[in-house]
Amino acid sequence: MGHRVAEASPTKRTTIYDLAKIAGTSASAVSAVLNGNWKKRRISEKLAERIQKLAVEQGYSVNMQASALRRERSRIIGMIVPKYDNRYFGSIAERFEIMARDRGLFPIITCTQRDPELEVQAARAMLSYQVETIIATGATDPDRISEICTAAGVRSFNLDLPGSRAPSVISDNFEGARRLTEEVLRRNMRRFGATEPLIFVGGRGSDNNTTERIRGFRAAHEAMGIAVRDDCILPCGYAAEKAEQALQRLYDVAPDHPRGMFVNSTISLEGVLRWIKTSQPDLLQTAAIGCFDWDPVAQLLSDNILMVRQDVPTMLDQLWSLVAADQIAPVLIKVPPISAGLV
Amino acid sequence: MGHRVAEASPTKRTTIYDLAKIAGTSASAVSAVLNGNWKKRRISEKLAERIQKLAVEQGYSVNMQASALRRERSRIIGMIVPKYDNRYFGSIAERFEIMARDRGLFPIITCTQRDPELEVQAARAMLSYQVETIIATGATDPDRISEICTAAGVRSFNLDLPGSRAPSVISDNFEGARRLTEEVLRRNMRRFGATEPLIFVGGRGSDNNTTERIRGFRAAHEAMGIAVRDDCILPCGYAAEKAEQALQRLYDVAPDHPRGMFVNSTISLEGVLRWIKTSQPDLLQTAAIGCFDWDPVAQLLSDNILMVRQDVPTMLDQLWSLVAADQIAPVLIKVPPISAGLV
DNA sequence: CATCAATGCTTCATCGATGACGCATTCTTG
DNA sequence: CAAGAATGCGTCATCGATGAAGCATTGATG
Repeated sequence: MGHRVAEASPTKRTTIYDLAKIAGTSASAVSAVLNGNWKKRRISEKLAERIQKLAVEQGYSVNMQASALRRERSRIIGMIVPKYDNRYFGSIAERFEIMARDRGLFPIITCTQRDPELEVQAARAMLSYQVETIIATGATDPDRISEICTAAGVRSFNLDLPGSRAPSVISDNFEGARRLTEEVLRRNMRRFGATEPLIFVGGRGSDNNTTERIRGFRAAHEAMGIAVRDDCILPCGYAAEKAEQALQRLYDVAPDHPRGMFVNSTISLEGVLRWIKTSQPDLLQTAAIGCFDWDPVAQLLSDNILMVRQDVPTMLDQLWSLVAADQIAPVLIKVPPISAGLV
Repeated sequence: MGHRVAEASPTKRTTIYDLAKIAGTSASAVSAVLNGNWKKRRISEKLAERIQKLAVEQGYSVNMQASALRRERSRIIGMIVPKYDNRYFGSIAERFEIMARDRGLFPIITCTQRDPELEVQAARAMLSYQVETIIATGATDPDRISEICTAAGVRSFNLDLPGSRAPSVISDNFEGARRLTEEVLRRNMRRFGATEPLIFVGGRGSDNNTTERIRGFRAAHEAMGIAVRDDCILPCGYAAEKAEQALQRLYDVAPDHPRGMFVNSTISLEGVLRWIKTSQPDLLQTAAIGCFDWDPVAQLLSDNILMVRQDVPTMLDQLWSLVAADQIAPVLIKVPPISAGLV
């Protein structure tokens, strides 16, 4: 029994064996008391109180590693996000953590820099630490992550970008983009008398969100009888510099390009605004820009920037309901974004 | 030995016992091979290769909970951050994760909403999961966290906001604020001919960063012979709305308030800009604003917004050198911020 | 060829927590 | 008052990984 000599080292953590020795009971009783199972285990209220008091005095806290090992249940839920450089993923992370804690889970979030290799590594690391669930947010290769999880017997879910091997919650990108495009085109027409198409900037041609948004972008143009200019569709990646360079390149080869734009994220918007500032400083006085993403400061920059805000609270509610329902089969839930800036 | 029957459940994880059985060796040998200790343990190259191949085939991955329990070493490093709603903490989190992984550690970051109670809860949760180190970033009550860690025999460090019970790495707030204030005052003088003092908005009067910045703010005024208006020092908290309300209140009681400002974070700047937009739309044409924080979009809003960028790479380098040196005694390292927007 | 060393692996206790099982007591009930 | 039920708690195997100690073999040495 005496697994431990009294006061071995001052930094040694207190265990249930220490408490048991002090209380003159068994580790089993201490365990039962401290994990709340003592009524079922028919431990007397007197002993329970004594042990609880002792635990507080001694600053005891469970070793979750040991507990998880024994219970085969870690209570850890992992989330993978691409970046922390924008409000969207930031609010997803913050809210996810709160919701996880409310549910008695321990959230661990990791940021994988939009790098598919890192995503895989991060997922493997999480699995090693025995996560029970992984949420892949905006993953470059969601199906790869699902596969790895499935092989380890761990549930996975996709958020923001859909996959085919796990349930997914995403924004309604087509409809959101269609309405945003329509609104921008309409404003450019009304306010500036322009009937040009828009430029599409940012995102990756390979990801579902971007292709859906381009589809919505095209649909809105078509509905208004405006021909899309294919050379003005620039899914150049998410980095700000990429957007800046893409616009510069477009300008070099086609100085007659349209002025209005559809920008695919705030981080791309950053590059777009930089390009505007250096190359077309008066652009925002003559054309509106739509952004499929939301940033409060960008919102203040000009009335001619229209922003669509993805509905993070609803998306996470939906996600958690899938988690709670232990949904395994791949479903696709589309959440309409909030058209905050739209009239 | 036979801890497990073959193929109990398809979701059951492969263990070293499974591999040992298949390979016809002992779990001990498997363990040694897979954790790289096999040379020391005099395992033949042949067996090692066979086991490694098998591990890959079977999709084996260590159970870090079990490993950590046995080794008494989790390789987990925890970080607590207040919010994910700004570039500063976002870049700290991103970079911290990368650096932790480079060092073979498993980073877990959690966001505590500037709530001291949540900070404590989060620290306790991390300790339960056996973190080896906790970095308290921008903590409301850093010493409380240090105490809890010390009691558990775990190292702690402070970042961004200093504490008295653990080593701290922070920005040189006094000097940074002094120079920013000086620059804003000078610009207001040169460009707008104004010799008014500035308004100080945002932050908490109770935190070290804010008091140091106010000290630098005062020092710069004094050096230029400008009297600070005490009613214009508004450490109203970090939330955007708080800044907006504080300015509104100031305007109500003192409509003669100065126009130039020192804003204590980008999130406060958001509120300031909102107030400007609704109440003083031409303010930025007649006064400059300094912001002790950096945001690329705000930077584009006006040339009259001067921003100081905290030097996250250097701060984290310093932090990791303390971690590597196993520094326990409280020291205070001040890193000069980068005056990006300053001329 | 006996002795000792080197090689290659297995055995087993352990990390801390958990809970099925079982053993004493005390309490009911006929 | 005996038999069974209820109460209260301890024993022990277990979760998966680890490494000190030990046990066979094979190789080297005089």
